[in-house]
Amino acid sequence: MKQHFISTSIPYVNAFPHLGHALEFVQADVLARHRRLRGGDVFFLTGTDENALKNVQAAREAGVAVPTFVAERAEAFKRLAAKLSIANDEFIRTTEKRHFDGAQKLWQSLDPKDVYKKAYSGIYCVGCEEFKLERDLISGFCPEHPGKKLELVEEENYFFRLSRYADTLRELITSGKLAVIPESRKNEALAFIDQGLEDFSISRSKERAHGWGVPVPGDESQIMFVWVDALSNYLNALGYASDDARFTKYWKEAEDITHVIGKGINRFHTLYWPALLLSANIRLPDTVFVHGYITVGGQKMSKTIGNVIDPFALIEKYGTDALRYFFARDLPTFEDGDFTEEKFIASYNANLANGLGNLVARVMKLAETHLEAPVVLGKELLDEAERGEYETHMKQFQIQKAADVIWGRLRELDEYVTRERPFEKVATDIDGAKKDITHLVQALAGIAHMLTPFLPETAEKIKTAIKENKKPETLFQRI
RNA sequence: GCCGGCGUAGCUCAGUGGUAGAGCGGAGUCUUCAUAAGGCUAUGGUCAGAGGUCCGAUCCCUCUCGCCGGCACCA
Repeated sequence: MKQHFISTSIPYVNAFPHLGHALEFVQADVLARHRRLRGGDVFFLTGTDENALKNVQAAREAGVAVPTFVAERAEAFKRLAAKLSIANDEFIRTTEKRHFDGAQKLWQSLDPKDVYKKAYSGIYCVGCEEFKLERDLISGFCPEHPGKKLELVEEENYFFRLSRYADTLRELITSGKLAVIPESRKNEALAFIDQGLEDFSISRSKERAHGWGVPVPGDESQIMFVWVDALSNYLNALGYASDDARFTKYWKEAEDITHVIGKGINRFHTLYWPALLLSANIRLPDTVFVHGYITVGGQKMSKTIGNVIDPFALIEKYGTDALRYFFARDLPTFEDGDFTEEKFIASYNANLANGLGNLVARVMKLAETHLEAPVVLGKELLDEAERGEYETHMKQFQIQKAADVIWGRLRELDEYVTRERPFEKVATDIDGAKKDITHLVQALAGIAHMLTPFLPETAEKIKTAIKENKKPETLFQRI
């Protein structure tokens, strides 16, 4: 069996999950479920990034101990995954021991030539607790903390010789050995390289990190830069630290490794991460799938604007598959997409209630009434349903286009019913009518099969209805 | 500022060097198996603007206007 590794990125837990996190979960889940459907042995990973300094700051603001704070948020992300029917195999938290061990092992595996200590000096904002760049300042002050005096801080950090990997990375990305999808993100990554790759800091002082994070092996005064430890989560969940058999199976020997990420962290996954792996002589991922962000009524989702959409509320109101449908079909797979509840409802009614739900009802009612026994389905039939355009799109990560194929089939079946009129034929030509209905049920089974990665619960309901030769309960109630 | 992209029917978007396409919404119509669902038809666009290349441009080139994205720690 062919092994695949698929991951989501691991979100910061400084806030509760929003609609964007849900989108990424679902996209990765669609890919994972599709590969399983095709017989692949998939390890699907998600988790949380808990070592970021932002988490420490957020916890302090909330007046809660940091471990308690991050645990609470991690739970929320786990709950979201469950609510969205995400079929992940593991959920890794970067505060777990296996992660610390793995992050440190990765550090120690880096080519010693690539790690060096250097004094770094910069303008430090005590309010933000981060270094600022000259160009980010507004008349000499931090935009977030206008009154606060900025300090010139100098300290020694470890650096990673990223510059050394520029040519190798360019070659990997250009050739597609490291596929960055879509093309525009690939070009962006190449542009980063062309602009010149500078070595980057991979640690910070323990004080500055408030002692929160993964200690640098052999140097107690330093904490690993959060991105270095965070990226290693992909390895650590598989037991990289303990050289687990799973690590060999799903990473080293995997046929395919895919990271699903948001556009904001393209650079880390297409440049920093491969470079670190190259340095540590570890097998590279094959594909980085980069999605866009969700806007709300054309505006960026933000706490300040107060338009952050809570995925839990939507699921509660409309159901898991309704939201999964929206992500897969109504949002462009790689570009930014817009959410409004009006559009969501319009699409729900048109495509789930009237489109899918109604077709299942009309076909299964005909079957229930006129067929004595459930329609027998061969495996070939289901495989057949998956070939062609649908499969082509799925292989190219074109989630929306693959979903379009399914809804095109639904339309064809509605046309078929209208054209052949089996409901009328039953009176004059019962055999012909039965043939039509059988055909419809078989086609429906094919649709259910294709639907499995997208709307797993609904697909299951349709399969059950076919197996029992019974019209199911209303799948999607009109709103 | 630099780099890149986009501007096509009311909305979301495909598309091609040879007199424009889909889905949704709206209109009309047929139908009743179905979740007042479904089918069909018509309507709907000087393909942002100007100039150029060409027998011919929405598609290639130049410029203008407008919008958006990336530019080192944001899903």
